[in-house]
Amino acid sequence: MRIATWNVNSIKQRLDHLAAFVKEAEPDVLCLQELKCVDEAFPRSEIEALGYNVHTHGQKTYNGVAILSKRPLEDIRRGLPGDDGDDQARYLEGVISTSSGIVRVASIYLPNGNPIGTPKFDYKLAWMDRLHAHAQHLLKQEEPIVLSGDYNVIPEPKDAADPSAWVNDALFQPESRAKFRELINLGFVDAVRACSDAPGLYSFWDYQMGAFQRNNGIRIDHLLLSPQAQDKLKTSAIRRDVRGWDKPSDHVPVVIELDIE
DNA sequence: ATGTCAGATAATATCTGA
Repeated sequence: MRIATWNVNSIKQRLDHLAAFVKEAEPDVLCLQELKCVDEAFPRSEIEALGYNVHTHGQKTYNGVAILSKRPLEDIRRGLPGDDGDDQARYLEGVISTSSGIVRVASIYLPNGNPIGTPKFDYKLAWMDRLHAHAQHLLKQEEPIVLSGDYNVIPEPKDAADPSAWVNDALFQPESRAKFRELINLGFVDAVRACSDAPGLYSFWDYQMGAFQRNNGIRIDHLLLSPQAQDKLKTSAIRRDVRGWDKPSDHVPVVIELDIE
């Protein structure tokens, strides 16, 4: 089973790229972030025509996440528990059943949190606490779980081409990184890092100042695997080439292969 | 600090968020 995550930065602007990517990569499951549209405006029929079941948790203008799956998605959860007053569409979860078992998949758009020292950063940290609590709950089921998405966290200095440029950014704050580590320490593994310790693996390049041309990137899109999913991990890959397509998202897809039929 | 995008509102620009 192939599972991918991709922050598309507007699904309407990226529909052609999405079609090209799925035809080429043929993911069984594709988690999307930053749809920037409400459920009613999501290009559902176009994506169903590509062979996917479509589940969305959309929002006007901002945020919005989706899970596209060749197989049906069940036990669907929209929104992260822990704050009934949070109306930002940043979390969608479901279960896919196969002949060789199940896998629980989440599509996550973790808050950016900039600028630091404002309520936006507090919201990011509180959201990470809620994700931690929910992940802890999920782990008790002892299932293969893949928490996929744009975490807006640079885990380590080697995950940035120029770490010094990010020291005042919410994505690289000690608090953000510590909470990401605490999530990992529950028992998850970062799928890309399970396959490679190499520096220079990035999933995002800013649109500004020719960041991609200068390879001034960061790695912030992650797939975290529960122990039962780790056991089935075969490969992981970052589709850097997609950033070179015409009118790209600022993020590229990250793809893993699990030994599940 | 920002040379870029995308969406919304108002308007043929300006703002917000990333």
